[in-house]
Amino acid sequence: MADKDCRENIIASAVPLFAAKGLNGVSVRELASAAGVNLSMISYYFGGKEGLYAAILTEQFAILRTLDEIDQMEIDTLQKFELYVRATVSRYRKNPYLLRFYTSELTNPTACFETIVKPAINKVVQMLLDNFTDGLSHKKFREDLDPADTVLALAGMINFYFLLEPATAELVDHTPERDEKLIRHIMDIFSRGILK
Amino acid sequence: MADKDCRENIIASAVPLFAAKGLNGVSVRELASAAGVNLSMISYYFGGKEGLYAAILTEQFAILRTLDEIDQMEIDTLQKFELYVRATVSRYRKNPYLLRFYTSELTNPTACFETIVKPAINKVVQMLLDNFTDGLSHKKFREDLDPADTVLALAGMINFYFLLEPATAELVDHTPERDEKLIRHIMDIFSRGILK
DNA sequence: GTCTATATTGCGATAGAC
DNA sequence: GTCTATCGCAATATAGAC
Repeated sequence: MADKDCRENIIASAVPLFAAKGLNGVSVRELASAAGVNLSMISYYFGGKEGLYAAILTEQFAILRTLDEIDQMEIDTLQKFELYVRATVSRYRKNPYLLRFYTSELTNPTACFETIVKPAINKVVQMLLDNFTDGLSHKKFREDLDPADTVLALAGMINFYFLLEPATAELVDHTPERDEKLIRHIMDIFSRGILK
Repeated sequence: MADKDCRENIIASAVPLFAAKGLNGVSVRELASAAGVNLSMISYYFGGKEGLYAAILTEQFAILRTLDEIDQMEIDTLQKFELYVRATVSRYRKNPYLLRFYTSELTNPTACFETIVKPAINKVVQMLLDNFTDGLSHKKFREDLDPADTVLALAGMINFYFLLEPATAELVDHTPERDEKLIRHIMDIFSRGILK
């Protein structure tokens, strides 16, 4: 197998395994077997299991940079919140494993939490806070709102919907076809809740 | 050490370990050492590490029965939603490990997910759905609201706040002193969002 | 009930041949 | 780069003494 093929191949087959079982739940042998390569290849390319895990997390959280584009747009603050929600849904649909890494690290942090995950989360929350402050200075939102509580409420509505999916599949329709309705529903509750 | 003391002692010292590192992240030796007992005691009392984990999960999720009391109260549906939020905050404050087990099982499920965690979550969601339907039949809420999206939005706002705590401690004040303000804030957004 | 000692398995990592 | 073979260690679990 060629250099890059092998490396990418290992990552591609490791992602669902780490996402489903966490760093400690997967063995090097299992990872190698899933990729169809010799187990020594994981040390060769990534310096070990933890190196592979770190490489995957870096890759997963790089997608968060999409949010920079939203941040720099010259649009209404409420529209920016909606774009955040849309981007979040879009990311989770394109990458079904991202949320797992997110919550796995939040709940059972590894060494990657401080270096990769926490900075990524802080960046998103900070962006949302800045946007809220901006809207408040333009007198768009009610003055008695707490900025942190408000943006975490919005983030919670959309993220929790996906987090609960494994438990509520029979009770709630989680198909992508309903995403548009879900987004409008959340933005509807949110805007009625915060607008003057 | 007496029977019950030892058993309870093992559980008490295992809870924070399992909560922080997950089932696979903790060894029997570590558990025994933390409890100050011989490692063979874990097999003796619980039949092994997984048995101890299952016993802990059962205990943790038993607290959810508090919600039955709320369900049977003869009060306004919106008040019931508020009591759910208050009970959730109260549970997380009384038991700082519950949410970890919750999300750890949602993200990296063990054998306990289907038997213990999923039924517990479904029960809560079903209770919220019933309450919403009840309010809708009394024409209290807007008719165009989707029941599932609505109750998951409420649950998401309060649960996500606690889930993000390890990442946003420097950015957001998560002290219990602010809980009352947080609850009123969430209920404020929620009720403006769903009331007619 | 609690200990020591140990059986057994699986782990992550690497040396060295090719 | 990729393989086999293996080292050294830690894992869970239990047998058997007390």
